[in-house]
Amino acid sequence: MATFSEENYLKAIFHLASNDDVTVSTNAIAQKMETKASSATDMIQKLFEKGLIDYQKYKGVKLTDKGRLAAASVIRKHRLWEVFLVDKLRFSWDEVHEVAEQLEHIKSRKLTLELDAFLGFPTEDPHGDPIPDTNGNMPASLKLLLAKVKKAQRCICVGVKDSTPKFLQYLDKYKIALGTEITVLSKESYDESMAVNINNIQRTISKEVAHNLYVKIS
Amino acid sequence: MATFSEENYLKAIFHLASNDDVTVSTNAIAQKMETKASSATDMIQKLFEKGLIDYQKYKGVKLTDKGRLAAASVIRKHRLWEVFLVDKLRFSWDEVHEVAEQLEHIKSRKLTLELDAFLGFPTEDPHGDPIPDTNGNMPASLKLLLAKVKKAQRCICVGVKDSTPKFLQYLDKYKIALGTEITVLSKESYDESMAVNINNIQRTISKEVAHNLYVKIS
DNA sequence: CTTAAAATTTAGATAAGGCTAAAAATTTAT
DNA sequence: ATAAATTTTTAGCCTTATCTAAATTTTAAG
Repeated sequence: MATFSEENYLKAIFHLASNDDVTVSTNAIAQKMETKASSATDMIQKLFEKGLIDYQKYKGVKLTDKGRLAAASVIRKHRLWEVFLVDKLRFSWDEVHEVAEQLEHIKSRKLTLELDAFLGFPTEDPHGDPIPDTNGNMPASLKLLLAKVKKAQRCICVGVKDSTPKFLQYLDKYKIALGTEITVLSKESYDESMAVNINNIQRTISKEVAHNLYVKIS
Repeated sequence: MATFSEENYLKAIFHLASNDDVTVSTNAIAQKMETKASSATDMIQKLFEKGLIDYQKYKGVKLTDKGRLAAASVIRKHRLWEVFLVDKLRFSWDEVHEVAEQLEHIKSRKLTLELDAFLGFPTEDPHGDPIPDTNGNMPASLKLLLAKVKKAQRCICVGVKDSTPKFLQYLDKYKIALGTEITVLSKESYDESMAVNINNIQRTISKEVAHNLYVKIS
């Protein structure tokens, strides 16, 4: 059984490698974990001894199949709990992450299974991120950044890239939520801003916002 | 913020003192925590420094108001999660404890509040034990041991004293569950066994079982 | 191709929680 | 009342996850 800390490192490595076969550097891990490189090295050696990562001194790190499954399991639990908090309790977008960070470490095969069924086998969390299945497979995500959407296309807001409370509060303020329909009216090449229609109101979206909002073409 | 370990010790002390003003010995705490007296002493000193217990060397321990509230909060969360597991997910009596031991340590005021509301503000957990309110007050329990029930009285099964899987499985086997109605037909003074009626079937209940089953007179 | 900078690892410390063994205080029993 | 037994505490050590500082390896620049 992995400790909380081991699970958090595995999750960090999984996210940094973004599914791929890339090797992840000690520094990148340390930064993600908000700790020092020496601490990361210590944990890397521990995860290596447990067979959860491949590792060669100075050469970076890659998840093994076992490690990838462990990481996906934690992410699965995190995202299922987020769905629970939003769908069943009255949590909003910007409130779920912190609690899910705690709930993701609960160890009970039955709990995860039953929770999944109770929620109706969801495939995405409230931020539009896919929920890995029991075998650690991630459904492919269809979402893209609003900034990539072409003129005259309609799309639906499905998630955020920046999930800081500050950005989520901005979205709340302008009534942009999961499921909100956005139509791109025009794009301004000078500052990369875009004119959009949201709930029949025309608005200008800055480059910063357009690069942090995920949508699905509808 | 208390650590998991601190919370577990507070809970142990709360249960050993059973609400009362009794002082609890180091040995009793160590035994409940399945650890050594020396470890208990270490933790006692830590809890004392945090103002959670009153303590004098060699003289035992008593919860302060602050400590009692902290302990009740953990017990509240434990029992709310047990209700969740049984009412909303498909957990049975003997499966909830282990998972609730983990869930009780999740720190989020909002989560506890919303969970309570989602469950319809329950006052008892699936074993018939009362759920402390937000202020740490325990509703008085009306339950008593089946062994105390008089001849010809009818009662309803509301909980167990012995919550080991072994006993809970015995109950499942004989179709005794929360809410099952039991009528005492006669009591045998020789071996303290009792004849009872359960679901229109007459059965003999041993002293051991009668002393481990809680009921409410109906 | 050598050296300076950057990245990574090692060494040694700390704090939390636990253990064993030994010392000290309190109880119990004679 | 005092010796024996029990309880509790102290002292010293271990593990996990962190840190700082120093050493080492890799990378990049000239």
